[in-house]
Amino acid sequence: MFKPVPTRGVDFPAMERELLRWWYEAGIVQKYLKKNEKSEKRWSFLDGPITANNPMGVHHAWGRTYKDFYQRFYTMLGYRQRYQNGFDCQGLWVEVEVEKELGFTSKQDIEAYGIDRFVEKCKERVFKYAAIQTEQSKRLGYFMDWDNSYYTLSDENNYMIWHFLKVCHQHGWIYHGYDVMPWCPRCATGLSEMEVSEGYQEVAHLSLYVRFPLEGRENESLLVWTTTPWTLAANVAAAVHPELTYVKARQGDQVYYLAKDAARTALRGQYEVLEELPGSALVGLAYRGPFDELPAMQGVAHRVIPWDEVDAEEGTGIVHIAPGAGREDYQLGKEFDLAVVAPLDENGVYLSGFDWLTGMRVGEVAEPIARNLEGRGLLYRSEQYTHRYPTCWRCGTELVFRLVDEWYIDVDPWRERVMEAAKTVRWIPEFGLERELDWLRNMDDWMISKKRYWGLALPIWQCPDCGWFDVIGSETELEERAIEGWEEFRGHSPHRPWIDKVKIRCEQCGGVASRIPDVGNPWLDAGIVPFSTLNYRHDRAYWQQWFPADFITESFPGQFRNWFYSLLAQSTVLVDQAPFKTVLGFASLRDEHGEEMHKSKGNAIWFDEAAEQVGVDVMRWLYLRHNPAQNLNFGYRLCDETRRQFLLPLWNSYAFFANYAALDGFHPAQHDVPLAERTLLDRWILSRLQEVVAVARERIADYDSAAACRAIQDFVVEELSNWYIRRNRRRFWKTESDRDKAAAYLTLYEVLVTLAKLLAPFIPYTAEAMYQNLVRSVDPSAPESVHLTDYPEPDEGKVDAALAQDMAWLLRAVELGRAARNKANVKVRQPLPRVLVGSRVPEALEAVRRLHDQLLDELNVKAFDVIERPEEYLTYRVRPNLPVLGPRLGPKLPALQRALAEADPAQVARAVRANRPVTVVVDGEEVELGPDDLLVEAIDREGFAAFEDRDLIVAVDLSITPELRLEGLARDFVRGVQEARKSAGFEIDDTIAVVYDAQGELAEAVERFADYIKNETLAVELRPGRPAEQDGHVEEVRVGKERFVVGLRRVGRLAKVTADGQ
RNA sequence: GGGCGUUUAGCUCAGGUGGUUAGAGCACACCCCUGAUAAGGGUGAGGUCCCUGGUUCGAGUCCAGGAACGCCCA
Repeated sequence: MFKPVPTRGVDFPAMERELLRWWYEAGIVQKYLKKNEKSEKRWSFLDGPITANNPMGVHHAWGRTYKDFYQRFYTMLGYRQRYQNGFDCQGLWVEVEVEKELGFTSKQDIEAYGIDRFVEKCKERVFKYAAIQTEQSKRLGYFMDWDNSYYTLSDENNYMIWHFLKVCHQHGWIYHGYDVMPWCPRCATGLSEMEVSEGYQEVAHLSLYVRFPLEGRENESLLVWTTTPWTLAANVAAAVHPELTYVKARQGDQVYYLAKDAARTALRGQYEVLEELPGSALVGLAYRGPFDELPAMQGVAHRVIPWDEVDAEEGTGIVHIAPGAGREDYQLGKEFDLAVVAPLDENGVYLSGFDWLTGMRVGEVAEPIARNLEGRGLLYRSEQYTHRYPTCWRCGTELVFRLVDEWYIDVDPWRERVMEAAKTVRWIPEFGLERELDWLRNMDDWMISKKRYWGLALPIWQCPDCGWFDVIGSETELEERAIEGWEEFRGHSPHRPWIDKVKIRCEQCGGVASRIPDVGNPWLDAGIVPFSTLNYRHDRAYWQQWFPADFITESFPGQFRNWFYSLLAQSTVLVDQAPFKTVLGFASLRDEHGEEMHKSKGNAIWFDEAAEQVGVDVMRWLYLRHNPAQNLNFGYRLCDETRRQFLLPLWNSYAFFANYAALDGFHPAQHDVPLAERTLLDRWILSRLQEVVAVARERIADYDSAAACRAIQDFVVEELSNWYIRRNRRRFWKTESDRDKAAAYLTLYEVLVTLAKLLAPFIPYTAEAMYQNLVRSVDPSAPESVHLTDYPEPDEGKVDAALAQDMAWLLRAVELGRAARNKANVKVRQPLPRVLVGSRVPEALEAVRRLHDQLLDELNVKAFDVIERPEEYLTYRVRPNLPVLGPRLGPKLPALQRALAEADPAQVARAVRANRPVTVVVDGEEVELGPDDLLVEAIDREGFAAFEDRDLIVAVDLSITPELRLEGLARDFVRGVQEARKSAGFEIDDTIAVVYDAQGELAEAVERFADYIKNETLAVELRPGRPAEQDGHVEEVRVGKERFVVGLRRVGRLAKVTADGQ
């Protein structure tokens, strides 16, 4: 039988933990995974791998809730699925954490430790956090085939990428190139733009104003400003803006060229402007570089070049250009065919060829360079300069720009095709397509290499002698072509350092080719999973069953150029098709003030903490109800609000049923009341239930969980809890007992059981708790878990659209009636003699008339009346019905509006009510208006409190007779006794004896309505008197301005009464 | 500089296909209800629907231009 359900102080997280344990102990998850294994229907979800490097934060839970939700929905619809979770394992982020663990500060530390041991540590870390994330995901209620998760470090994933790269190479798209990129001299690696943008800091640098003496012009120099003195040793050119105005300024015996607007701030002391000239006049001039004596600079010519990006706001308007030490410099170098001097090695140490600088670290040369220049008369002046400068997001080291060689995939040959593939995908929100196309249109060649240790071993073997290279496409190909090292490699995963032992023959010069030491871009790892996890290489039939995926979902920001890109790119190259049909993108999770969450800022919320504090069902509902295109400002206050707004009303509705049913011993199988014999409210709530089920199914199938949530929440809170249950409370009371009570139980039972199933994908724990108590406790033959049931389907036979419409009218009438009472400041406990309802909509009036019992009861009014002749005590406003008249009259409408404003509203109103046409003169022309062309509203009445909306007017008669007044007081008295019952801690079925001490009208009311009071309060005795100790719980109760004292004593319990009335 | 998005109440957000008085939650004030609900309901106050122009009888909604903010790319 049903168990009573507590409504106060429920520990939802504890309940969740208990159900979680049961799900796994009882094998529910296994049964869920196998539920549809024989099904013909298939739904293919592809999981974007989560980085297995840290415990989950609440932002991870957002995406994983979507993933679980849609999979659960399709499971309940009977679709076969793979339920495979994925972990992203390879890449620098893991290396960084392991370096921290080991206290390393440089690549040398790693090499000294041993790449093999280091890589093993990386693997360990990944498996450790994969296990932690698995447990956390389970706690989220995420049902997956956890023993079958994929790991991007797997041999299959890596070899599948080899295959992909081989295909690229066969097309001739893989090449080796150079670029200048941001570089961390500590980590000895390049950084992506993304990484750079995360690490800007305020830094003070020694900035230098340097003389670049012009060739052939004695004592004339360009004046150049730089904040990076170390790059001066690689200077090749100086850039000016061709259209900017420059000046030739004399100070003492020296003449300087610099931008006119910069002269005042750049020059110190008096100066004389000899000449103004455009930048273009300087272009082409040759000058002597600041370090021409260095061996590395031999043969390098320096000249002035034009560049539109130069400005005079900072510095001198002349920019020093070092193509080997700056990104834009490098581009300019290509454009103007400048020499490239690359001064630094990968640790930021000057290479040989730089004389006294050689061997010095980049971070320590600013002062020496300034002194050196000063000694040679080339330094104009120096100053400390504070600016935002990129630093390494991992270690904080200031970045430098460094010329590096990297490996690339040429994207132009397939750029168009991947754009076509993107267009076949359904993007949610729709603008996702535009964002992706924009990226694809503009993307540069794909840089796939990284000079690190832990990651995909790029399968590129290169000959050190002649530069020949080839790409190996599989482990078998490597074995066939290996000329040495295979035995050492055999048995290891294809990672550094083991893979590096294997050598192949150079097909060009016959030498020995080695693998390039670089590892791969991690997005190769994630983008290949539609192939690797679906066994593309070994079981093409299986792959075809599940490819392309029906659905993927990830956070939008970033993924356009990361996962979405790599998925589309690799799949286009391999099979010329998008690997997914629909992508649901969602925005970013912020803290409750809208700030980004950061560990370092202290505003990040870890998943475990949130799960234990608020419970995961609250979070899931919050996520699923949110518009995914909007950032989500997450916080505990929002969680509390969500619980109050939905989960508590749902829980309380469920508890209401369970507690009364338990008390009554109600058993659903022992009763059967045909729908036709149930009350209007019963039929109404069941009808609405079908509509909600239909809407939910439709919205979820369209990947719109938010709309489904809104529909369900409105139904539960407004219609079920605040209307159906509240209106029907008394039908469940123990003192009632008949077929009507059974009908009420059966109806509410059906609604709650359906809701449990409907909500199972959203809030799996609460749904399970409801289901176990509501279904399993009375029907052991039912599926063991709500998650093994089928999703509810709407029953058309229970839909009564007309009744739903009628009830909607009634609800509006109730609201207006409440508003009317409120306006007159008459509380609902005070009965009123009459409510009047009027409407221009005949169906509305008819609906309210039909359901007026509810109106009377709800508003505590004795009689119902229709406003038949409202013109007798109401005034009117008449307005044109614009949607009707607009198309008919067009431009004449404003004139008509003016004409109507001048007409007598009462007269027009009478005509409309009598269904007579009204004639109005518009611009000298007669226009005949029918009743449908006009809207008539009552706007005022005397002696009544009234409220109206567009279609309905509700007025309450405020004449309170002495009899009604006493009845109101009696109800006040009841209310007071009920409060006292509560504070006395009595059970709802305890009978009591009441002693009360009241005066005046109140005393009169109690006498007059004694039977009513006894019935309401389960009092077997009600006598006046001063309550004493032996009268039990004594309490003073306030009723409006009056007070009375009451004593309550428990005398027994209501006899058990069955729902059939025996 | 280019692409995309956002802009509606103090805050967070809803507002197919143009239509009468633009809504909800939170917060605030007042009131009410409670034999399910440490809950809930109602009312009030709070709006140049970012701006300008256009189309239209009528624009939060459609079109054009602009502004601010965010993301991405240069």
